[in-house]
Amino acid sequence: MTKIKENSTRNENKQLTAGWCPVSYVMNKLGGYWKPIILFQLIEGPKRYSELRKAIPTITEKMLIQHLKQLQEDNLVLRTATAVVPPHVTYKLTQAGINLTPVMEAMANWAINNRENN
Amino acid sequence: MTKIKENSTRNENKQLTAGWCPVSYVMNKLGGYWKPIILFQLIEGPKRYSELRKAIPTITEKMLIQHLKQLQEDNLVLRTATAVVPPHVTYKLTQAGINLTPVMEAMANWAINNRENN
DNA sequence: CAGAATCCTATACGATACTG
DNA sequence: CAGTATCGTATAGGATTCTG
Repeated sequence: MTKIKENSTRNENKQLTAGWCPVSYVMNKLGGYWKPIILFQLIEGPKRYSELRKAIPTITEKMLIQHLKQLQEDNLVLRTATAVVPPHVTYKLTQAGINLTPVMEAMANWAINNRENN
Repeated sequence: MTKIKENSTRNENKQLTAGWCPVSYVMNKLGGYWKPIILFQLIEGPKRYSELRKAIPTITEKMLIQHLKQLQEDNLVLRTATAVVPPHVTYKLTQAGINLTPVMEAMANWAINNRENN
C-alpha cells in the first residue's frame, strides 16, 4: 500500500545499455516478439486494423493493439482514424518506421536462406 | 501436484507464425532483449567470456550465460573451451550467425541515423 | 576464469468477454 | 469495425551467493 515504487533497477540496465550500444537502442523499441512482425506487415503499405489481424492471424487483439500503441509512442507507426459509423482506422509506417525496413528485410532474407540450409 | 503441464497453448502461436512469416521465424531465435546485442559484440571476432562481460557491462552473468547457451542450441554461436587451469572459453559466430550480421548492422545504422534525427 | 544455483519480481503474453 | 477490460500463467530478467 505505502510502497509505491521506491526502487526500479529493472529496466535501468536496458536504458543504460542503449546509451552506448546502437543495437540495444533498437531493442528498446523493437523488443519483444511481435513488433518486428507487425512492422513487416506494414512495409508494403498502410493497412487497416482488421487487415493486420488477418495478416497476423496468430496474434491476439490485446497484443496487436498494445504493440501498435507502443509503436505509435515510439514514432514508428502512424494511426489515422476517420470517424465514420463503422470506424475506419489505418496504420502506416512513419519515416522512421520506413527507415527501419532494411532490418526486417535482412531478417526475412536470413530466414529464407537459413531454412533452406537446414 | 498431479498437474504436470497438460496444456501449453503458450508459444504455439509463435511456432505457428514462424511457419509462414519469415520475420517471426527469426524472432523465435532472436526474441528477447539481449541476444542481438550479444551477437553484435561477436561480429568483430571471437571473444572470451570475460571479454563479453566487459563489452556488455549492463548484462548479468545469468543472462549472458543463458542466452549464450540458447544461441548455441540455435547454432548461431560456437563455444570453444580449452581445459586449462584457469579455464579459457571463447565464443564465436557460426556461419549461420555470420549470415545474420546484416540484421544487426541494419539495426546499428538505423540507431545512428535515428538518434541524429531526433 | 567461467560458470551454476537459488530466489524473487516484473512483464509479456494469452483467453475470454464486453463495448461505442 | 476497432477496440477495452479483466484475469491468469509463463517467461524474462535481476540480485546474490557459491564452485570446479
